[in-house]
Amino acid sequence: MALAANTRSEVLTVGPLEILPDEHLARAGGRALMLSIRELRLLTELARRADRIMAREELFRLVWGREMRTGDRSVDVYVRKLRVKLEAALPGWSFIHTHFGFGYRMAAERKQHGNDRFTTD
Amino acid sequence: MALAANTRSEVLTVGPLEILPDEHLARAGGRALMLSIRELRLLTELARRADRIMAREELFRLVWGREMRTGDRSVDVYVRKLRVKLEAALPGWSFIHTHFGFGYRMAAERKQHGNDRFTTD
DNA sequence: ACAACTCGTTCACATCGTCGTCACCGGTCG
DNA sequence: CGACCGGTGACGACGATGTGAACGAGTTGT
Repeated sequence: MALAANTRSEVLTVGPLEILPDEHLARAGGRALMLSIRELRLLTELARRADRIMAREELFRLVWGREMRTGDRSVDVYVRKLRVKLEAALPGWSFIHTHFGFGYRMAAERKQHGNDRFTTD
Repeated sequence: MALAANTRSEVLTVGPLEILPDEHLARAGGRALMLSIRELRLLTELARRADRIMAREELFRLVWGREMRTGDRSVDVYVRKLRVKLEAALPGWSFIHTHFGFGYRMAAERKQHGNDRFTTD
């Protein structure tokens, strides 16, 4: 595998989640997630800016490669698709957090702990 | 263990499946699988890169030794032939996983885990 | 040489996955 | 409370993949 050692093999880690954009693959606990192209790219862009709030428009630009039309709900829909698959793969964790009026933020957080409503690991 | 291409007695193991390219042989539970040349080579190339997604074009290049014409379905057809024989040899396991839009990924996975449509392993 | 067989390739059709969109519902904030 | 904003399930169109079968070339057995 004589790949250039520089930009290849990017690996993004968000808690127990592992994303390998160059492999078109995301893993959780050694298991590969079955994600579509859009889903993986959205997950990748979110993970690249973990802990930061990303506006829908910015996400759309990064993933779809064009400007988002006002009223387009694609990002919301794909966020949901990702949430469903991530929940199936890693029950008890949540990764994509809504910031009302602003957008989404990626961060690995455990669920059902009364004291973590205002903190992130 | 990354094996050099010319290593003698290369043995590939993917779960309960054992592949001996130099012997032109694949085994499952001590029993030899009846595979044709193409089938064995395809299985071998897939197994050499287990857990990684391989594009059809790459597989075709490795197995057929020439460039794949657009629209050529040979890889698909042989993936099916392998799946049928692997299923017959090892019921309850699946090895060749489709990644829509990208290609195939080799990994030993047990079936009938009830409800995990979103992960493999 | 002939028949029977295996293999590789290609085709046509069936089935499935993905994407974008919509409508409706529930939650959030002023 | 009322106006938005986000969550959610469903749908149709399209393209990708699954699948069975036909075909011809090559091989083996007689």
